[in-house]
Amino acid sequence: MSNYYDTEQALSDAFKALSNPHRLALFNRLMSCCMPGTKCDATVAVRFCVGDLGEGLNIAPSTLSHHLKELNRAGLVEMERKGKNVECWVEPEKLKALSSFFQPD
Amino acid sequence: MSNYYDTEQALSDAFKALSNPHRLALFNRLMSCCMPGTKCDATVAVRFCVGDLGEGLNIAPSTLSHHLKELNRAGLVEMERKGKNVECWVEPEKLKALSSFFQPD
DNA sequence: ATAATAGTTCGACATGTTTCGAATTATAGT
DNA sequence: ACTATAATTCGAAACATGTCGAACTATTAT
Repeated sequence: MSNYYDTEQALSDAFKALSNPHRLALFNRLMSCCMPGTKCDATVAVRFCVGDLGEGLNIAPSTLSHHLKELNRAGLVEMERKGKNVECWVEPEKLKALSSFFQPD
Repeated sequence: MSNYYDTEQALSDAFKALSNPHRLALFNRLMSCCMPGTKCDATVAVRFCVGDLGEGLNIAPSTLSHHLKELNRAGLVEMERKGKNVECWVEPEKLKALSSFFQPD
């Protein structure tokens, strides 16, 4: 029922994860699957593997891994091994939950 | 035009400000002026003075002052001296801007 | 089996953050 | 002028974070 981030601790953990410019860029890349200005209706989230997500960020693989782990621990990003790669995605309900913290539906 | 937080830097600064449990509590107190579950229509934001905002948080005045300053520097909270007190409030447009980062209107 | 590719874990170091108390400024009342 | 209340600034201590390279694990292909 989109009640993630219902405690203050869970919320501040989510914001902490987004407080780093590199992590925000990673999250943003996973989040923005639609054309700018349009409302995203995707029911299936876009997936990127770890390596592709870090493209252009100029950080070491170990640092990239660390950041994704933080986003995952904060409940913002899902991760799943797929062969040699690990795929990452954002559940649309999480976006809804965070959005409605600032403006209840 | 609700285009605050348009750069990644401004956004991550805002999230950093909300990443601390004490600051999130302060922001939340300023933010929630309406009954739970209802949509907030207030055109004039609620105001609290610094001291009242810190009530029940068990932090030193200097720490409280520091946190409010951070929220202000991140563009989340407005502050204005009013006699002996300093009043704090949240501009409703800021909430809208943050909300629409996660879910564009 | 060996090698190649994709990610993760670990330890270390530099940098930032949280917090406090003491000293300081701002304002209002006596 | 003096005092009381409200809030800020400063410096210091403890703790957390961001980053890297080296070593490691997982998976696939030869």
